[in-house]
Amino acid sequence: METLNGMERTHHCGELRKTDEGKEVQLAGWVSRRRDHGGLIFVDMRDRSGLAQIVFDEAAMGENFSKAETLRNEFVIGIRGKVRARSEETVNPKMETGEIEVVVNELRILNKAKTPPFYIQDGVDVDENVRLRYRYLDLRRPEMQKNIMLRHRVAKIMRDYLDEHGFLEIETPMLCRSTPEGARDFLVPSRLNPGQFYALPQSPQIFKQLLMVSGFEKYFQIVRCFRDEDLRADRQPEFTQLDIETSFLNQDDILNLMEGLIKRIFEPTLNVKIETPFQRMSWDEAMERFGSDKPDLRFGMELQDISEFVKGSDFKVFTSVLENGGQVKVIKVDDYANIPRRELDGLVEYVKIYGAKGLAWIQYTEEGIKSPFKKFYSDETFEQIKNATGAKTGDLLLVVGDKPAVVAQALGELRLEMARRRNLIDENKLCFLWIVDFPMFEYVEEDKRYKAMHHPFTAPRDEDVEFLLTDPEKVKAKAYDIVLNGVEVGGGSLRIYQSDLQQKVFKAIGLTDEEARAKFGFLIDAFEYGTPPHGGIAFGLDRLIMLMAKRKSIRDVIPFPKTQSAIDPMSQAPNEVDEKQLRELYIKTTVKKKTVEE
RNA sequence: GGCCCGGUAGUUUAGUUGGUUAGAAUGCCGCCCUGUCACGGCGGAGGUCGUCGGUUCAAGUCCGAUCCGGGUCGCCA
Repeated sequence: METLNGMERTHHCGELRKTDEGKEVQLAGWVSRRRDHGGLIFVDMRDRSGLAQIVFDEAAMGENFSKAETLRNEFVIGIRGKVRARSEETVNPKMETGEIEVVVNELRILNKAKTPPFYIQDGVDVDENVRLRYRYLDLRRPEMQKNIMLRHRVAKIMRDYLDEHGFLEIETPMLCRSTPEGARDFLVPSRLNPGQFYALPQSPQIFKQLLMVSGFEKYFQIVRCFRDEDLRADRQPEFTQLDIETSFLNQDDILNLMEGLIKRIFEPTLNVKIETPFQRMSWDEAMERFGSDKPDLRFGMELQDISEFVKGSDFKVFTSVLENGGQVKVIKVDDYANIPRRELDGLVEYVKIYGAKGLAWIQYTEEGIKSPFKKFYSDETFEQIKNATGAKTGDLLLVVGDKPAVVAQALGELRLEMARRRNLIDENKLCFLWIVDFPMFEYVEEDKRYKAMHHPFTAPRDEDVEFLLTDPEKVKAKAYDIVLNGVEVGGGSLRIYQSDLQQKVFKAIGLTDEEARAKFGFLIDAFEYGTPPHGGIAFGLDRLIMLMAKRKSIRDVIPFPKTQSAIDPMSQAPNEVDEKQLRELYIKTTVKKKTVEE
């Protein structure tokens, strides 16, 4: 095997251009593809910058040529050669370096490679298990390299921007106290404290607030967070947040600052123009119009209320819903009145996933109105609905009647599904949106009590404080989420910094002073020593990069992710540990669990 | 925990109402080839059809269980 001794890389493959013609260059990288023509061999050579074609010519190389014949895909090579402009017929417009090639006069084979289990190229459709088992090869694919490099660039911009605005990057502990609120914790047994456990942080929430008490004023951290819940395309057990906290700023200050950050991130990396300020919409309005607290504004198809037209009829489904505080709402699907019956039946099943008991419809066709509840209403009523919803002949209305929360979820999801089916989503649009004025509490039927929707340190709006204990449902929080194309990419709030207000909120969610002190005692103590008004936000870095890279899963922007069953097929984590380790941790029982398939 | 889709050469896959030797593409190996860029030509190797059990004269195909992957509901303050 050979070394690079005396051969220093002068260029990267992907950066060579016609202006480099005539230059003597030295490259290092991998064999991406070879095309052997006998006395002439073309190799696409790859490094992290991209590809360049290198040429081995037997006539020019003589006996050294035979070495080039042994090259195979993914061999690691170093070459010395001369950049040559390609003749007009041989230019490859599909390659960025397609106007040139490098004629090799010295080849060093630095390492051989086994045949990879899948192609090292973009757009491969390989089983997730295989990709992750050979993640180091999957990451060698140009599109994955691009994603990881984008991730680096975004993190760099975040640090630069926040540094310029006076923020300090401060680390917080990974071994924390477990708090039962929120998601399930990952636990770490403490060897030195038998029977006791640390929790990995779900977020640095409490520590960043303590840093405000300490007077650092502006904190940020690009930090790993852990939640032991089921996985999804956009959820991993460990994920990365840009975590931010500030003192003495109001909500608008924070939102403006973050809009500046987004602009700074997106414009140079995606070469787009981001208009600020972003639209701000109350939670109530979002639920009303889109049935979602993270609406995708790339298309319309808003929810519309037709309760007033269908009330008081003999149609029991709607009347009983309306009498019990429910509502009847529709979405309008343009030019789809001729939807196949089979598809309608499918949509009925679709909304059932989201808790709706059923789905009705009105088809305004050329031949007249078709609807399962046609006989219960007059033609005038259908005409009124048509006018009110702005429907025209040829349009389809999909109707759900139920409790407001069910209507919102069912129609909100149906809206997204119909937009996908009707191809209404412009993938190139970037629709940012702030959702503000979240409800402070939500009622949990199971526990018969109110629960903080965000977290219990979120401040209520000043004008709602008086209702905290009398009418909690009325109270809105100083909380905000940032939504991009229907995905929640960040969220935060202003915090409570006065003990009397904090006590009221604890009381509202049914926590006694003793319970609150037991759970958050150190924070409550700290707040008594001069706490500034403060607030912050956290961005899901993985989701943000996923959207920027136009991927469907955050796995594609995380170097070493887990599968849906939270397994790493490459390192075979998690694994069983030996008895001695367990004894040291005072863990006695071992459960034989399924192991990763070979 | 529930529901849906999938698992067949290294990879991506076809495989009909159960029926002879499981077919293709690509990759791989060998030989040939001086302008290819998804190079081409000729030849070759490569499969416990995820696993276990059942039905049957006969199972890739039907049934049950189970494992794995993906999506999703619940869950994720």
